[in-house]
Amino acid sequence: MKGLNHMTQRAYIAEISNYHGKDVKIHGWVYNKTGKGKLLFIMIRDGTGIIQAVIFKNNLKPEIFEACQNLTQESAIIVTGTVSEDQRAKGGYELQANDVEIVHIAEEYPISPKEHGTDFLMDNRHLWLRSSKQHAVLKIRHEIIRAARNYFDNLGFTLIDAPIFTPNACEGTTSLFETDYFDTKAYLTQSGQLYMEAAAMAFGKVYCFGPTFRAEKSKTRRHLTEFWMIEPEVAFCDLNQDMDLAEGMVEYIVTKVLENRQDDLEILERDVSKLENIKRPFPRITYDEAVEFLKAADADFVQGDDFGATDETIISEHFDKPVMITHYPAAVKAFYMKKDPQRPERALCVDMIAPEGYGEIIGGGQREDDYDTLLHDIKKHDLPEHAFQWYLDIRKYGSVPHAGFGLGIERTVAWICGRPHIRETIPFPRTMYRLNP
RNA sequence: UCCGGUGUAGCUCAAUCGGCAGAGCGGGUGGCUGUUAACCACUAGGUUGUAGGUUCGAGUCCUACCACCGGAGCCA
Repeated sequence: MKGLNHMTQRAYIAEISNYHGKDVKIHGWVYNKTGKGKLLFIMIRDGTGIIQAVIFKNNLKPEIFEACQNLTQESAIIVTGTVSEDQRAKGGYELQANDVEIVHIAEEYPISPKEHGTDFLMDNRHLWLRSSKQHAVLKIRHEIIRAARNYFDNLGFTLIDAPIFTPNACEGTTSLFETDYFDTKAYLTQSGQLYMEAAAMAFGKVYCFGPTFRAEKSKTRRHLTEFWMIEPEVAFCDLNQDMDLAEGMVEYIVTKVLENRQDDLEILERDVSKLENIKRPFPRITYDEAVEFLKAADADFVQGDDFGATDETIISEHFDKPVMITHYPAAVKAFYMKKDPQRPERALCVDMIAPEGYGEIIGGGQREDDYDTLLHDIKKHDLPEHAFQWYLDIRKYGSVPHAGFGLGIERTVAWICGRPHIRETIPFPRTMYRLNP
């Protein structure tokens, strides 16, 4: 018996249907346990799925059965048994156990199968990751990141990593995290964009993917102090081509999630029909057209301002796809935005607003490529000219029209997963009031 | 930073007009061969966020502080 078990092949739960009728070993943790005297049901999760092991007293050594009765939630075990099909089991398959090796008996687990508050769960984030919904969200996050990178890789983009430590504010508008850097100060980056502009002139099509930091004291469901962005930048590219790239990427990401993470969307009870709708072309409207929606809705909005969260929701409710809004007043946008030659008070920029009230997921546009204009804008924004000398250099040596955008990963995950709060879309969220765990 | 809200058992919550500190889950013990957040019986578990104050008496009322939640601004 022992000898046979030793030969038994290790299997992962996700591929259990390939082992119908065969003996396998499952390495995992006790998700839940129930039973009826001489019969125990142990739900085992192994990171790829959950399966029920049927522990019948007569099929195991007495001391092993007794040990199984004392298993606690999240204890680590290796179960050997025969894979069988059974309608009564969740997932359709179960494991008829003939041996159980106990790797570790877990102490009383803080997260019970009942309801918990968010603060408690976030204090136990290192354990909460094991719960099925959190697991599903992070599997989808992985799929989104993989899809975004594949999209650019397939189009011949080069991944260029931007620095995390920066000497100055990239945009000069929002506050930055300051840190000691030997005998000077450094700041944690809030965007890799400026570096991507330099890289685009070297490689043509580039993107970066990394963490960004904002020291804003924002306390909303859409904000984190540390979040991840994917930022493409393309030389010889105008605003319209930039929007083509953006909608192509979002369509590709949604398609891949629907293709590969069907089970996880189901665990999250996501309305998949809303995602199946996300096909090119996406609607493209101007700032002025968006303002008309707000006027019609009698929104509390000041002409010339940027849109607030409720404004974005009102606008997005007119569409069942992400909507791209262009030509904002240049005054509310960053200094590097190129002005519309037809209307110099407007910027050649684009924001993409996700459907269902999930807000802005993309911000981007065409960059100012004229040296004198850019220098003027830097001075106008009271930015230190010397710190931007290298950035200005890009406009001195073969300057070309170029454009790019930044996609916020966590907001995209929140939208695709249908999660109400962004903090569940990153493994270990950093907010104004949370630095632990 | 501003506005609003919440803090009671390990967790989720109740406690009427200011009058004995409660339940479910989780834990422990026992029972059960088809459970799906099992069920049944028994059992342990409390500085009511902190510090003051009012009162014969405070979980409940007052003041300050702390923690967290939601929203605004800003943004992805």
